[in-house]
Amino acid sequence: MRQGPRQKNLPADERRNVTVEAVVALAASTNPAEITTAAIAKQMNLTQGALFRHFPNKEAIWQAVIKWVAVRLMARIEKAAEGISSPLEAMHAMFMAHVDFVSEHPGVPRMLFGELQRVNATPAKRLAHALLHQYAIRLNDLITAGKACGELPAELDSDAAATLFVGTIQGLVMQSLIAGDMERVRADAPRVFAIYRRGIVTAQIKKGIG
Amino acid sequence: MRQGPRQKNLPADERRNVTVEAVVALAASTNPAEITTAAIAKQMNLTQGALFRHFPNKEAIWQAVIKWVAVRLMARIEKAAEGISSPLEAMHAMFMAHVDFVSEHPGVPRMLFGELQRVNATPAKRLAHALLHQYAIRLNDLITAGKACGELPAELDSDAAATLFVGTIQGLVMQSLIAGDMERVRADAPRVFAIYRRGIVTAQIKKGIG
DNA sequence: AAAGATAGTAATTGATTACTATTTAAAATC
DNA sequence: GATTTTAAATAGTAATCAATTACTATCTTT
Repeated sequence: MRQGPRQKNLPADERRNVTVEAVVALAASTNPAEITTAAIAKQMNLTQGALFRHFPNKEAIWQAVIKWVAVRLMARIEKAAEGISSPLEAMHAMFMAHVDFVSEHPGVPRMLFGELQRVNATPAKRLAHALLHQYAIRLNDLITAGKACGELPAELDSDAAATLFVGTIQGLVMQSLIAGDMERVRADAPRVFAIYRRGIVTAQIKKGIG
Repeated sequence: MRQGPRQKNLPADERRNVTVEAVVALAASTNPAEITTAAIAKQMNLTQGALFRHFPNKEAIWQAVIKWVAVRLMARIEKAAEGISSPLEAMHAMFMAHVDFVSEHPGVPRMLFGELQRVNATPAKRLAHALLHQYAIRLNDLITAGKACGELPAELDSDAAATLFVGTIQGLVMQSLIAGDMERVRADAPRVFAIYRRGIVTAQIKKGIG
């Protein structure tokens, strides 16, 4: 972390982008709840006060960061599923794309977790909320399509399946937070998804299968 | 703001217990990261400084809280599985007991989440770590037993199954954080567990099932 | 009931926080 | 090249935090 030579002035919108990236980078190695404006400024070789030339307050910075996450994550997921005709394979691709994104940006899940824990609905929390909502809708569409084409059993509980899809990723992320190694998620992901896949593919067992 | 009638002095160990319970109660409606010693003191009708007569610092309070959680949660889970001969049914009982515990103490998962997000291994984080480790061991034992008695396929990836078990609960909790309604976890739990169950019960599909 | 021990209060500490007013430097425009 | 506009540095502010202090109230023991 060097302080480096004098930094050139950046145009306002570019400086805002740099700020967001600085926060994402910081969150990879810092508890997001403890990221101060001073730490953000230091990360980008700027004085703390200068941040408030570009953002009205700290909350606005978080808002911009969550928006950055939402746009990138959804784009990545959409692209991964693109052109895959099988809904089940599309879900698989989405899962892996999500995991990839998270291991590239380990700070992201931590920020989302932290944001969702907030009591009062801050703008940033609302954005995080909207992101997960959009995600759930996308999943439900795929599950519906999977039922239509016979890949998934009609009796499958769609909401529960969508919840578990996200929960599966969260479980992986939590494991990596514990291990302190976000790369591990990549290795474990296929194995965990395999179980999830069997869970949604297998038809409801009626009774007395033994 | 008067805090009501004069409070009796409590013996030190009892006061520590009251403190822990105050934190657990507070965490149900407050972002744990924002729980101040003043807030804790107010919750229990005490002055802020008095807390430090019983704990050397704030970290020690968190330590005591996580310990409280670990003891109660593991006891609850063990009791739930007690006397159930079928490993699969024991896992089911553990799952529901965990969900019950969490919906009784909505602050608990929030505190664990927050603690695990910490970068440096604080004593409290280490305790949370140990709790999940113990949990994973317990699960692995059950899974091994399940394989032995033929309830689970021998090819099942035990580690992945354990990860997904915890992840499933985390997914439910996350949904409730979003919905702001921890009671809902109870209703969704059986539906989500049904999918998980099929995932681990079903034998590996070899190839070309379509 | 006296005395020692324990628990709690009220006020204050230094450090840290988000945020701001003023000054200086750089870049863009004429 | 001078002027205007924008960005960043400097140097603050008030508020809040955990922790400490000097003191007082309460409990326990004899």
